[in-house]
Amino acid sequence: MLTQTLNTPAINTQIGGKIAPAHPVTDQFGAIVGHVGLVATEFSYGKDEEIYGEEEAAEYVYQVVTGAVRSYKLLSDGRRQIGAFHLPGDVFGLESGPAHRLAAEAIIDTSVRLVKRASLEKAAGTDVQVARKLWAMTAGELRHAEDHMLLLGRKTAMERVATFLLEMDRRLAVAGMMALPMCRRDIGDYLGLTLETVSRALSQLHAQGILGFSGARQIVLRNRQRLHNLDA
Amino acid sequence: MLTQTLNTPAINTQIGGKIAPAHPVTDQFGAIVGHVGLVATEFSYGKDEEIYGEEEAAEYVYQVVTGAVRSYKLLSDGRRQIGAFHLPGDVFGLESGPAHRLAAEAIIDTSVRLVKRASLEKAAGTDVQVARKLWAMTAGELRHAEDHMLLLGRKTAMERVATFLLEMDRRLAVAGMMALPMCRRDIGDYLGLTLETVSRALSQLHAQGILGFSGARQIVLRNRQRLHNLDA
DNA sequence: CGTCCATTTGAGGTGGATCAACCCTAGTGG
DNA sequence: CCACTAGGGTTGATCCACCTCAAATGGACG
Repeated sequence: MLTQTLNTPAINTQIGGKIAPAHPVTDQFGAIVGHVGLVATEFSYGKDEEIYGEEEAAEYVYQVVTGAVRSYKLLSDGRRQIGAFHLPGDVFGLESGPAHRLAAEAIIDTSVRLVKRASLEKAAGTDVQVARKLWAMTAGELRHAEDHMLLLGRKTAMERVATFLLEMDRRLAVAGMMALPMCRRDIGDYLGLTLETVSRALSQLHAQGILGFSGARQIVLRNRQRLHNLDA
Repeated sequence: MLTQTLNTPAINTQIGGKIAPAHPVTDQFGAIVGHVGLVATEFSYGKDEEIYGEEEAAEYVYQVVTGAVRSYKLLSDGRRQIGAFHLPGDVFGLESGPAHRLAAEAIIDTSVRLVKRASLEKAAGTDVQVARKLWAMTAGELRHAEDHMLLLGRKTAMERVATFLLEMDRRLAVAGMMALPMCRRDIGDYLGLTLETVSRALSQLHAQGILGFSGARQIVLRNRQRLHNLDA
């Protein structure tokens, strides 16, 4: 026990192979891996700034701290499909393979926490719980993608907008109100619609009293049940 | 060495915690986990028979031996979105959570190999390589889903059919010809189109000499380059 | 207060859906 | 061996939900 200060590495090794957190910031990255010793870095992106490109090597995994991010694919002529919006707390950019398969951009000024992909891989190789968590996160993305395929392939415009509103309400409503970070075009590219169709659907829901506006992006749902009925 | 026959379990334990395969069939399930000691069972389903339902507990993981399977979601009024077709060699029904999120049906008479989900989980808890493989399989499904979202949200009918043909050509062409196991309605429900639109697109490609038929489901691609050009 | 971009709204066009025959072809039974 | 049948596939005619193009309105910010 007298030599304890010299043995810190050995002591850490005894804790089931895990390394105790060295910095408080590490704990804040709990959404990724629990409390393994990983160094998280903070970084900021301005509105519309690219975070990484499609097919770019996946060097980091990100977590939104504040702001919002869109992940998307482009066709050669510019048509865009947004696969997901990432909001505060969400992890994005996690890949099992070597490269990102969608590009990512900040929708508004955004700050993220990030860890090196390699350090996560290393932790996963040591700690089965970490490996399990990474799998579960990818499976969560897959679940969302499967739900979204149903929306894109089979739902009507009004059903898509209703689904979108309920999703955003669940994910970012505060005190019954949601402040959408994205524009109508982003919503359209997420739902496989044009921005005009999105606008018309929202206007119609407003006229029916199902939602209220205070500014185009501040929406309050006044009747979630009727919105659920409009969703298929 | 004299006691070896009595020590088989101990010897196995020494091999990095892995258990040596007990049956040849185990090796054939290599697509799932490599060569870990898992007992695989064979099973058969008739045409249009359900393999599991949406939201059903995920007790098994499957691999197609012969035949073909469709995974799909339904809306309450019967609209269907097929998320994926599973062909010989493909693994399906793998979940990170407790339940299946899409239903699965045999498209034609189909035989599968299956292992208990619990035994895979157990193996993943012991062997990091197994855990890595499970993650990679889910990530592969996610990649397909992301590509398919782009198709469903942003591609034209002709582009969708071209993408479909190139995918099937890659996955099941033998000697330059492919024998589609699924009907036009299945293709439509996969591509977010009606069966009539699929049929018209195929007829148009036939008229342009890009593909040839020998029976509605026997297709030979005569010009993959032009098909690629039709895909966005 | 003016500029700029996002949003809304309107008018008209169209790609794919819908509705409806018709046509194959594989299987069945006489 | 061949007529009959049923299910899948093709094709045609029409419709309509959503897109496109255009203009007006609104809101945020310098």
